Amino acid sequence: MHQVPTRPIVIDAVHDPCGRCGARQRSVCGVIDEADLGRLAAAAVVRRFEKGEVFIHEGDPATDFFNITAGVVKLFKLLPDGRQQVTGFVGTGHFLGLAVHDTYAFSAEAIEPACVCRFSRRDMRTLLDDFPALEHRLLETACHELAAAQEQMLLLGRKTARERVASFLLGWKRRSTGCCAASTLHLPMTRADIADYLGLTIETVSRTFSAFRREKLLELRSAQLVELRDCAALEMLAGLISPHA
Amino acid sequence: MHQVPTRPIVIDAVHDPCGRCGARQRSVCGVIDEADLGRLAAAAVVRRFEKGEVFIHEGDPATDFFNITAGVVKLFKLLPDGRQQVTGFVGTGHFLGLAVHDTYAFSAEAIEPACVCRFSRRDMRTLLDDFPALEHRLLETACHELAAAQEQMLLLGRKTARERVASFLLGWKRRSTGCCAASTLHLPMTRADIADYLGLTIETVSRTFSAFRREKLLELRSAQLVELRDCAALEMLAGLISPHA
DNA sequence: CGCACACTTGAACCCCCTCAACCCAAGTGG
DNA sequence: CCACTTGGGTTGAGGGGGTTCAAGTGTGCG
Repeated sequence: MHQVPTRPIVIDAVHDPCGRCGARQRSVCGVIDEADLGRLAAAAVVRRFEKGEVFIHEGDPATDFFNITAGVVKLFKLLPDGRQQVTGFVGTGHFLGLAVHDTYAFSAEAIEPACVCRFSRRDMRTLLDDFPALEHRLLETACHELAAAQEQMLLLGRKTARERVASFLLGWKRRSTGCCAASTLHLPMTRADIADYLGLTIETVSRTFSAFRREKLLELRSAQLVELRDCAALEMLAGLISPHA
Repeated sequence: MHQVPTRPIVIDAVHDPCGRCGARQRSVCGVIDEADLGRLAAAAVVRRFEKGEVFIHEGDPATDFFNITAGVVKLFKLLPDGRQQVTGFVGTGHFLGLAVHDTYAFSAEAIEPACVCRFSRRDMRTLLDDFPALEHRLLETACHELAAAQEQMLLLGRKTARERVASFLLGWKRRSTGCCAASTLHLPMTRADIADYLGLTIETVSRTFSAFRREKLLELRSAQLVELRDCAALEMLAGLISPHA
């Protein structure tokens, strides 16, 4: 497969898939010059995954790197008895497989139809050697993820259920800019996914949503469509601003 | 200051502090050739911090990078109301300040007398440009930390108090190899630090230690000195091995 | 229509937190 | 030398936030 199956394959796209990639500017690929895009395209294999497909399995040999070009992907870890912790929801432009060990440190599942570019470890190594800017950009990316992970630790270790849900909503709002009107959010993940992300249960997430609705902090257009009505109050709850009073 | 104050300054150390640095091989500095160590040494400023000193403040402008050469440092984040989440205990060889934003994403406090090498952002930038291997090593380091952060998210989001304490003990055992006899651990941090690391309270940590003692999983030589007696059982608890039975 | 699945809501329980007392070792100063 | 203080750690009793268990409510899709 050289192109996303949902689009008609045109000659230019076959010869210059990366140049026409909408995700390029949002991803690490953006640091590669137009002139060198051929190198990138030669190493990339485009794949499409349906909702529910797990395409990275924690513990498997880490043979490939992935770059998400469309859709939203859930990253998670499991305990032997099945308890799940979602470590992140990532979308277009996100680079996966940074775990440098020989095995993947987490699993990845498409929570809606998703497209990814796959690079083999070997090709990636070559690309990194030839384009130092790529490595620089990857380091930058890794640092941002590290900061986000630390923020999530603070959430999981020290915030209450209400604070966690408020933080999640604001975090998701910030990430999914422009996809919807002003403060209306589309949540592609299930309540179970949200619960596993926030270290809560489905019921607690649902109850907290309902409580926020009663308190006029938000409105639930549908289970997946949330309109934030009082972002200031949510930010206060999330611990982003101090109550200074 | 060009040298650790506790040691007599010798000529060689002044001219070649990095070459004599015991932490070099354990840190990112290890990738710099002997011949280039002068470059490294010229950029480094050695500083010593006493127990309790906070030398990185979350939110402050991120002007410097640090490399720990001795001692143990606690990394943490705070909520406006004072709740604290410890994101890690790091020791000799650890590189700090990877947060690429213009402000630090966390605070750092020495929990025992510690020595660090400080590099300015500008010097670091120059070093990275001149030594690609350094950037490569930093990326590697960042990936390891990312994997550790994800593991900690699993702990904070989904493990019970007993599982958290067991995970902590085994994790600390793995990190502090060779410092003590077989399975005797020195815990330089207080119960409060451990609690803030595990998302628990002091009392719960203390009670869990006592419970493990009653169950012959460990012995408490003193509050800071723990001897693990049944690592297999602890590993089972920590979720490292499946009960397969 | 009717099944399946996700979500919501209610009631009871429990693990961990809160509050409080106590222990103990290490100063500190008269 | 001892009285007093201080800080960290332990232990107990009671309470609460979130879980568990269970039932009910949509809602999309064959």
